[in-house]
Amino acid sequence: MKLATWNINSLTVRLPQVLDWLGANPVDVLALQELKMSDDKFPHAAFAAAGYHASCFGQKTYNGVALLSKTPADNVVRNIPGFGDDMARVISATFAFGAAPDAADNLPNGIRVVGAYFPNGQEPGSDKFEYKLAWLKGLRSWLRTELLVHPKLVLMGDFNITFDDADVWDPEGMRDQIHCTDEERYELNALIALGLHDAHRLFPQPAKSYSWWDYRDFGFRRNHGMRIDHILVSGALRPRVTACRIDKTPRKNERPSDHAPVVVELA
DNA sequence: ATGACGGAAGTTTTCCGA
Repeated sequence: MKLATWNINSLTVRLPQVLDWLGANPVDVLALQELKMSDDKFPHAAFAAAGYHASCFGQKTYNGVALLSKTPADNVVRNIPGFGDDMARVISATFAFGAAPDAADNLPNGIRVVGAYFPNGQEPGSDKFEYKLAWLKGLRSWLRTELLVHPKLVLMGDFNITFDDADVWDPEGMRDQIHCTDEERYELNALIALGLHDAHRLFPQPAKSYSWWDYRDFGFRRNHGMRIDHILVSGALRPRVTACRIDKTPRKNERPSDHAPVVVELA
């Protein structure tokens, strides 16, 4: 079973690249962020023709998330229950895998997938930064309960937060800057403390592995990037994780997204 | 200190992303 997340920075522009990528990487679930598209414009037919079900939570101009999947999505929930938000940032669903309930761990069959586009935050101290911190607390409060209801859970998406210096091409230059502040990293580690695990760090990874590179100043060519797109798996799933990789291939396309997909494999 | 690039809205510049 393969799950992936990709911030595509406009589905209008990137639809052909998403379809190409799915053709070459037929994952079971793909979480998309930054659709920048309202639901009435969502290309359901194109994904159906490619063999994918799609659940979308769009928004005009900014934000917007979706879950593409080979099997139908069950119990789709949009945004964070209990946290009022006028931005479309989260979509969750359960996906059944295999025919029978999972006898090995006596847990219900199926995996709960949460796809999320975390707020950017713009600049520490700004109103957008305060919104980011409030959103993170809202997410954590909700996930604590979700993990009890759905022990087999994956949280993946564009977190807009680095774990530490290893996730940043220029840690000194980015010290205390957005994506790298102590406040943001505290909240990220608080998610980990709920019983989630960073799939990327479960395995040896190439040095200077990043998931986002600035469009400006030849950021990708010079590997001036940050690892801000993450896949976190719950403790019940951790023993099943067999690989996690960042696919830099689509970043080499013409008119690429500034983010690369991250893929996790589960046995 | 500022802008670089790219997308969206929409018409000419401005906002935002990260």
